[in-house]
Amino acid sequence: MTRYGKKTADNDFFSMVYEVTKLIPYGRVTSYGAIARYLGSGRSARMVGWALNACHNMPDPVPAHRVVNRHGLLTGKHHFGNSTTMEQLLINEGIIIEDDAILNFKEKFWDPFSELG
DNA sequence: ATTCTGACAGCAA
DNA sequence: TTTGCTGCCAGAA
Repeated sequence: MTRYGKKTADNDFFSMVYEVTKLIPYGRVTSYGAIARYLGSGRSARMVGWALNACHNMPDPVPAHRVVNRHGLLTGKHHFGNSTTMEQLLINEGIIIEDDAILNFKEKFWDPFSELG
Protein backbone atom coordinates (compact mmCIF):
# COMPACT_ATOMS: atom_id res chain seq x y z
CA MET A 1 0.00 0.00 0.00
CA THR A 2 2.61 2.38 -1.00
CA ARG A 3 1.50 5.90 -0.56
CA TYR A 4 2.12 7.32 -3.93
CA GLY A 5 2.72 10.91 -3.17
CA LYS A 6 -0.12 11.84 -0.91
CA LYS A 7 -2.37 9.98 1.44
CA THR A 8 -4.92 9.26 -1.18
CA ALA A 9 -5.76 5.62 -0.83
CA ASP A 10 -8.19 4.14 1.60
CA ASN A 11 -5.45 1.77 2.56
CA ASP A 12 -3.03 4.13 4.13
CA PHE A 13 -2.33 4.17 7.80
CA PHE A 14 -4.62 7.04 8.61
CA SER A 15 -7.65 5.45 7.01
CA MET A 16 -6.91 2.18 8.71
CA VAL A 17 -6.90 3.96 12.02
CA TYR A 18 -10.25 5.52 11.26
CA GLU A 19 -11.75 2.22 10.26
CA VAL A 20 -10.60 0.41 13.35
CA THR A 21 -11.72 3.28 15.52
CA LYS A 22 -15.17 3.17 13.99
CA LEU A 23 -15.34 -0.50 14.91
CA ILE A 24 -15.01 0.23 18.60
CA PRO A 25 -18.37 -0.68 20.13
CA TYR A 26 -20.48 1.78 22.03
CA GLY A 27 -19.41 2.01 25.62
CA ARG A 28 -16.02 0.45 24.99
CA VAL A 29 -12.56 1.91 24.57
CA THR A 30 -9.17 0.93 23.25
CA SER A 31 -5.66 2.29 23.24
CA TYR A 32 -3.45 3.91 20.66
CA GLY A 33 -0.91 1.15 21.00
CA ALA A 34 -3.51 -1.55 20.50
CA ILE A 35 -4.62 0.00 17.24
CA ALA A 36 -1.05 0.50 16.14
CA ARG A 37 -0.20 -3.12 16.77
CA TYR A 38 -3.34 -4.31 15.09
CA LEU A 39 -2.34 -2.36 12.03
CA GLY A 40 1.06 -3.98 12.19
CA SER A 41 2.96 -0.84 12.98
CA GLY A 42 3.85 -2.02 16.43
CA ARG A 43 5.36 0.96 18.08
CA SER A 44 3.89 3.67 15.96
CA ALA A 45 1.22 4.47 18.47
CA ARG A 46 2.02 8.12 18.06
CA MET A 47 0.86 7.93 14.50
CA VAL A 48 -2.50 6.71 15.66
CA GLY A 49 -2.87 9.82 17.72
CA TRP A 50 -1.66 11.91 14.84
CA ALA A 51 -4.19 10.27 12.57
CA LEU A 52 -6.98 10.90 14.99
CA ASN A 53 -5.88 14.47 15.13
CA ALA A 54 -6.91 14.75 11.52
CA CYS A 55 -10.06 12.70 11.94
CA HIS A 56 -12.26 15.70 11.91
CA ASN A 57 -11.31 16.22 8.36
CA MET A 58 -13.09 13.00 7.56
CA PRO A 59 -16.59 12.85 6.08
CA ASP A 60 -17.69 10.19 8.53
CA PRO A 61 -17.64 10.75 12.26
CA VAL A 62 -14.86 8.92 14.04
CA PRO A 63 -15.40 8.04 17.71
CA ALA A 64 -11.94 9.20 18.65
CA HIS A 65 -13.06 9.67 22.22
CA ARG A 66 -13.01 5.90 22.58
CA VAL A 67 -9.27 5.86 22.10
CA VAL A 68 -7.11 6.54 25.12
CA ASN A 69 -3.58 5.72 26.09
CA ARG A 70 -2.53 2.39 27.53
CA HIS A 71 -3.22 3.53 31.08
CA GLY A 72 -6.76 4.51 30.28
CA LEU A 73 -5.96 8.17 30.58
CA LEU A 74 -7.79 10.70 28.45
CA THR A 75 -4.64 12.24 27.10
CA GLY A 76 -6.38 13.54 24.01
CA LYS A 77 -9.20 15.33 25.72
CA HIS A 78 -7.67 18.65 24.96
CA HIS A 79 -8.23 18.08 21.27
CA PHE A 80 -11.99 17.94 21.47
CA GLY A 81 -12.58 21.63 21.60
CA ASN A 82 -13.28 21.84 25.28
CA SER A 83 -11.28 19.82 27.73
CA THR A 84 -14.46 18.25 29.01
CA THR A 85 -15.95 17.14 25.71
CA MET A 86 -14.19 13.79 25.50
CA GLU A 87 -15.03 13.08 29.08
CA GLN A 88 -18.66 13.94 28.50
CA LEU A 89 -18.88 11.72 25.46
CA LEU A 90 -17.51 8.78 27.40
CA ILE A 91 -19.73 9.42 30.38
CA ASN A 92 -22.57 9.58 27.91
CA GLU A 93 -21.72 6.02 26.94
CA GLY A 94 -21.75 4.82 30.49
CA ILE A 95 -18.02 5.05 31.10
CA ILE A 96 -16.94 6.46 34.41
CA ILE A 97 -14.12 8.96 34.37
CA GLU A 98 -12.19 9.98 37.40
CA ASP A 99 -9.27 12.35 37.22
CA ASP A 100 -8.97 11.85 33.47
CA ALA A 101 -8.75 8.10 33.95
CA ILE A 102 -11.27 5.47 32.94
CA LEU A 103 -12.50 3.37 35.83
CA ASN A 104 -12.57 -0.36 35.19
CA PHE A 105 -10.47 0.27 32.16
CA LYS A 106 -9.69 -3.38 31.75
CA GLU A 107 -13.37 -4.24 31.54
CA LYS A 108 -14.11 -1.47 29.10
CA PHE A 109 -11.05 -2.21 27.02
CA TRP A 110 -11.76 -3.41 23.51
CA ASP A 111 -8.89 -5.30 21.99
CA PRO A 112 -8.90 -5.34 18.17
CA PHE A 113 -7.06 -8.65 18.16
CA SER A 114 -9.51 -10.44 20.38
CA GLU A 115 -12.58 -8.91 18.82
CA LEU A 116 -11.58 -8.74 15.18
CA GLY A 117 -9.09 -11.53 15.03
C1' DA B 1 16.22 20.09 2.53
C1' DT B 2 16.52 19.99 7.56
C1' DT B 3 14.52 20.26 12.12
C1' DC B 4 10.98 19.96 15.43
C1' DT B 5 6.98 18.29 17.28
C1' DG B 6 3.23 15.06 18.44
C1' DA B 7 -3.91 12.51 21.17
C1' DC B 8 2.15 6.91 22.65
C1' DA B 9 4.83 3.02 24.50
C1' DG B 10 8.81 0.54 26.16
C1' DC B 11 13.06 0.28 28.31
C1' DA B 12 17.15 2.24 30.84
C1' DA B 13 19.29 4.69 34.71
C1' DT C 1 9.75 3.66 42.21
C1' DT C 2 10.13 7.67 39.25
C1' DT C 3 12.20 10.15 35.54
C1' DG C 4 13.58 10.54 31.16
C1' DC C 5 15.32 8.98 26.72
C1' DT C 6 14.56 6.63 22.41
C1' DG C 7 11.83 4.51 18.54
C1' DC C 8 8.15 5.17 15.62
C1' DC C 9 6.39 7.98 11.02
C1' DA C 10 4.06 11.97 9.16
C1' DG C 11 3.24 16.85 8.82
C1' DA C 12 4.31 21.65 9.69
C1' DA C 13 7.68 25.50 9.96
